[in-house]
Amino acid sequence: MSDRAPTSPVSRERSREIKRLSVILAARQARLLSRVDLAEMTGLPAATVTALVRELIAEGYLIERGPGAPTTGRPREMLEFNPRAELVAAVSLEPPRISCEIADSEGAIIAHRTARFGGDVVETVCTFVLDLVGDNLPSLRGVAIAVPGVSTNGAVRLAPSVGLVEAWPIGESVQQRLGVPVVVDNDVNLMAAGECVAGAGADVANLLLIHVADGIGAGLVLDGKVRRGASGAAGEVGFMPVDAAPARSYSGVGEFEARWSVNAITERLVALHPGRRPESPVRELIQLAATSKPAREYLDEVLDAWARLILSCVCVIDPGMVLLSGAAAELDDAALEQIQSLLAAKTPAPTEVRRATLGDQAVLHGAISYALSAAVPLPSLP
Amino acid sequence: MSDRAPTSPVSRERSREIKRLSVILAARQARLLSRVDLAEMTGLPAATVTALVRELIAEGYLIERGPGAPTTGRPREMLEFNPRAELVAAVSLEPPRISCEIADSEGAIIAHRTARFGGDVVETVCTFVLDLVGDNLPSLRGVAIAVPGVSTNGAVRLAPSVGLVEAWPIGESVQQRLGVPVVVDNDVNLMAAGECVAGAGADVANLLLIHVADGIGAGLVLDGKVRRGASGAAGEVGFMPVDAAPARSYSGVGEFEARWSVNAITERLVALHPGRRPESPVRELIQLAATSKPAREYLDEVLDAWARLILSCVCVIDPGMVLLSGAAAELDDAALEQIQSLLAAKTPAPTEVRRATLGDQAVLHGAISYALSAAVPLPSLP
DNA sequence: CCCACTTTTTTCTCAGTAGGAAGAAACTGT
DNA sequence: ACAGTTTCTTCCTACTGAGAAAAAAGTGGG
Repeated sequence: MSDRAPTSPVSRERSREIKRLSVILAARQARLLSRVDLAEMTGLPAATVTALVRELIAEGYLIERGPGAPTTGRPREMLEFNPRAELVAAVSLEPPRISCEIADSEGAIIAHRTARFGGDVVETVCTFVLDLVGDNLPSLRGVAIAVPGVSTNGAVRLAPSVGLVEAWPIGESVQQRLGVPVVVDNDVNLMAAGECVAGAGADVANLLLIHVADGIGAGLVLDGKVRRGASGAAGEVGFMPVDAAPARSYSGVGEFEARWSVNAITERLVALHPGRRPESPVRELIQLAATSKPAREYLDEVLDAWARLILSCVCVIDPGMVLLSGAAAELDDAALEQIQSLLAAKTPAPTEVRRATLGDQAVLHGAISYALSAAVPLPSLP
Repeated sequence: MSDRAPTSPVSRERSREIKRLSVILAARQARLLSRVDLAEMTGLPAATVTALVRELIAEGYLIERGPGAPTTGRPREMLEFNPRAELVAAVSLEPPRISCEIADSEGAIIAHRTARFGGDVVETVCTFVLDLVGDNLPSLRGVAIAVPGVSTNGAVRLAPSVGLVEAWPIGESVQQRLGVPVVVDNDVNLMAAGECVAGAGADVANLLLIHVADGIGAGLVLDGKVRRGASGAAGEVGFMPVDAAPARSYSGVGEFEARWSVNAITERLVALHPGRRPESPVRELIQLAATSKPAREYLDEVLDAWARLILSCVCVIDPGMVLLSGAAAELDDAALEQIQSLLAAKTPAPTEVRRATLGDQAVLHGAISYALSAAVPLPSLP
C-alpha cells in the first residue's frame, strides 16, 4: 500500500471519507446523540452534518430515536448508533482447534463456532466466517485472527511450542477471499488491545499487559495503538534474562518463563504439596501460602520475580499502567499489593498494577478494535 | 490544544496546510526536484503544484535552479529546497551551563553561544535565541530545549543528580515569549531522534539508543517518533534491576547504572591499574584487556551486562536496531561483535547493534527534527 | 534551418463543495 | 395564542480540486 503512487491528500474522495469517519467515530463513542452534538464533536458545520446523518441513517449506521430531554427551543432528535451496522469476525487459531465469533462493534456475539481443523486453514477460516455471518455479510467490516505466536505482516511465524508452519500469509489469502480487511496478530497483543478499549485499561492510552500461562508474554499499547516491534516480537518478555540461568541457545522457551510460568509454578507446587496437579496453580499457591512456610517463601519468590519483570518493562517504556492477565490475574489483593510495593520502591515512574478484567473476552474485544481500525485505513498525512 | 472545540477536519484552511506541508516535506527530503517530481511524490495534480510552488518560491522555501538533465521534451525546471528558510534553535541546559545553537533544517550551524547561567532560565533562553537569530527571526520555526532529566509536557522534572527544581514549565514560558513552538525533552531522547533522522539509524523507523555516561539512559523511537512513556520516564534503563543488588529505595541512581556506568567502570579501572583516572575509561579498559587477564575478565563482565540490558529491552519492544552512544560508542569492532554474539544467542528477534555516529551533533539533529515536527502540528485525523 | 515529436509547465474551465446565512420546524413559557 | 429559543434543513455562493487544453522549451532528424 505504501509503495503505491500517492493520491492527492486533499481529494474529494478522501474528504468524504474523513467526514464520514468523523461522524461514525463520534456516534460510536457517544452511542446516543443529536446532530448538534455531532457538529460540536466533529467540528463540521450543521449543514454538512445533516447531509451525512441522512446518508448514515439510510445505511443503517444511525437510528432516529425521538426527541431528547425537554429544554427551551426545538427539541433535539436523538440518534442512536447501531452497532449491528458493523460486524466483525474474531477467529482464534489454537492448533488443532479453531474458533470463530461474529460480534457487533459493541462486542455482542451474534454467532460462534468451535471445531478442530487439520486441512487448509485459509479455507476453514473463510468457510466459518461466511457460514456464521450469513445474510449479514454486507455488514461485515473486517476479520481479526488471533494466533499464539509471533506474526509479521499477516504471515504467522509461530512459537515452536505450538508447531504450525512458518511464513504463512493467511491474512492476505483470507482478505482476498472475503473482500474485507483481515488482520492477524498474537493473542496477547489482542488481549492488550481488548483491555485497552473495553477492559481494565479503558481509561488510559498506554498500558502493558502481562499474560502468564504456559508461557509468559506481554502486549504493549502506546497512544492507544498496539506495538509489535520490528519483527513482531515486542512483548516476548518470557525471554528476559535471568541472572542465574545457564547459558543456552534459542530454543523457543525463554529463560524467564522457564522459571516463572504456570508450568514451572505447577512443578514446584507438586514438589511442595504432593498430589494432583492443580487446575489453578497460582490460586492454589496463594491458599497454601497461608499455612505453609515453604509455600509462603516460594510465593514471595514468584511475586518478586514478576515484580522485577514488571520493573524491567517499566524502565524501558514507562507505560504508567500494567495489567496482569491469565494466571497472574488470579493474584489476590494482598499479592497485588505486594507487587505494587516491590515496584514502588524501585520504579523510576509511578506505575499502577491492575488485574485484567475481560478474561476470555479480551481477545474478542481486541479483535473488534483491530478490525474496525483496519476497516477504514485512512493513509497517514504527511 | 486537544481540549479545544474541534475545527472541521476538511476546512479550506486545513486543506491548504496539508498541501503546503506535503510539498515542503517532499522538497526537504529530495533537496533538488522538479514540479513533475513534486506531483508524483505528493499525489497533487500539476495545476495545484504550480500554484504552491509559486507561493513557496515567493516565501524563500524553494529556489529555481535552471534546467534539469537534457531529455526529450520540455526540460524540467529544477527547484532547490532552501534549508535557510527554516531555522531552529537548539538549546542545551546542563546547569550551570547553557548553550544555544541556531541551525538551518539541514543542520548547518549559523550561530552559537555557551555561557553560565544562574538567573532566570526562561529569560536567559529567550535572550540567547533572540540575539543569535537576529534578523532571521521570521525564519525561526521552533525551539528545542535539551535537559538531562525527565520532562513531561514541557515541565522539567530533573534527575536529582543535576539538582534543578521540579515542575518547571519552561517550554510554555519560552513559547509565549518567542511566539514559536517550543519542545523540551531529555537529551538522550533528542540523541535518539537525531540518530534516527541523520545518523546511524537514518534507514530505520524503529530504534533504541543506549547512552552510557555518568548514568545510563535510553531513547526509544517507534514508527519514526520518540516515545517518552506515560510520565516521560521511558528509557530510564539505568534502573533495570540487577539480581545481586541490595534492596534500597529510590535514590535517583539506578541499580544497573550504579554498577555499569562510566563512573563504576572508572572506579574498577583505577583498582585494576592504579594511576590517574582516564578520560575515556571504556577505551582504556579495552586497551588494558589486551595485556591484562583481570582487565579482560572485567571487560567480559561489562559486555555481558550491557548485552543483557540490551536483551531485556529487545524482549519488551523489539526495536530491530540498537545504537550505542556515549562511552558505549567507544567499543571497538571486537567488543561490538561480542555483544552482537551474546545477543544473537538469546534474542527472540533479530537485532542489529551499531555505534551511534553523530556524537555531539546528535542532540542538534534531534532538536531540528523535533522543532520542525512541532512547527506545523496538524491535528490528528479521527 | 525547419519541423515533428515529446515532455513540462501554465492556463482554462467547471462540477462539486464547505460552510455561512436564512428559513422552517418544534418546542416552552407566559 | 404568541413570542422566544433552539434545532434542523434549505439556500446560496465564493472557492476549489483536478481534468483538459494550450503554451513553452527542448531534442533529433531531414
